[in-house]
Amino acid sequence: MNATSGNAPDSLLKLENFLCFAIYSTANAVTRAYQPRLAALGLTYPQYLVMVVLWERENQTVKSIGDKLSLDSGTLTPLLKRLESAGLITRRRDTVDERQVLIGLTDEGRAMRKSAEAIPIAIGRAFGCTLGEAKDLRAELLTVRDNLIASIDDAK
Amino acid sequence: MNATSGNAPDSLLKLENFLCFAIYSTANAVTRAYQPRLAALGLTYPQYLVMVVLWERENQTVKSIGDKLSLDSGTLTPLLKRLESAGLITRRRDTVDERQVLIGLTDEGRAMRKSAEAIPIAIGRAFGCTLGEAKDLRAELLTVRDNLIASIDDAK
DNA sequence: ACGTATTAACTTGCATACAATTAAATTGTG
DNA sequence: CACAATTTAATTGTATGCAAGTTAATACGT
Repeated sequence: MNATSGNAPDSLLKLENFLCFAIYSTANAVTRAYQPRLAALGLTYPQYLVMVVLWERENQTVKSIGDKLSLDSGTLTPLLKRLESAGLITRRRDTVDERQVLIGLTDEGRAMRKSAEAIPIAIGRAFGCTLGEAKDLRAELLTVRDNLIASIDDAK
Repeated sequence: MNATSGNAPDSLLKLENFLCFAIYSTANAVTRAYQPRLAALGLTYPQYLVMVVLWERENQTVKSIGDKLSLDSGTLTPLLKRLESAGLITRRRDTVDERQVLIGLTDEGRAMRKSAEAIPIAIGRAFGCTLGEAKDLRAELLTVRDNLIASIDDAK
């Protein structure tokens, strides 16, 4: 915090100063924190996110799910095939636009929502912050995320 | 934000309310934002983090690097072997305690630091926030992360 | 000293992420 | 209408993350 430290070029190359590392290691911790609770449902964390998206609205295209989660078909296609094998979702070509694949829920997938409702509460406790703090932090992160994405797009 | 919405059980299962998803998708965006700059050095983002740790201090054990990055040897061992193949680091058994493997830098790995110094500046711009905002956000994230890790440990 | 517990790194298996490419369907344009 | 450009998924290849199990070395308790 002194005036000179900001001038040292190597002070920027320190792990403890990296916002990116705070984001990276927190994201890894999130996945590990979810794992024991999601294992009871037989889901991984990204699979859980896809289910959340589908519980909000059924019959979305792979593209639509990918836009919401910022994931491409290279990640989603195999993940969705696994959810289909698990009997939670359905995949069918859109008859109107055959480029698209519509993802729906099976009865089992729809029913899982009930068991999943306890998870956000438990995870919220694990975060150890108030709802207000969580909301602020979420908003700040989404701003940073969208700035990053814009900078990637600018470079193209 | 009204009084009744908090009572609706499904309001907790919405992606747009998830702090965890903000963390998750921002972390993915961080990796994508770093990728073009790190590609010039032939590094991935986790490899870059390992190099940063080694630029701070040479000859650390795999365990020491793992503690700093919150990664285990299952992730680090193959990553370190790739850095070794790339000619950036050295791996040798500690003669005093043969369980440990000491990771050092080659001349090439040490020299790469110079080229890497421009990266935090460019990424800092891409985040689109002030140094002060970044610092606050980092601190809040690390608190959340440590809370999450503590809750995982408690469950054991 | 001796047997047990612990520790460090490695290995295996599985599931992401993502860049790059491909294939098929649709859109846009002259 | 013809045909190039675009869009959507799927595929391929590489590199993580991490749980679980293995191996070798060291620390510990009696």
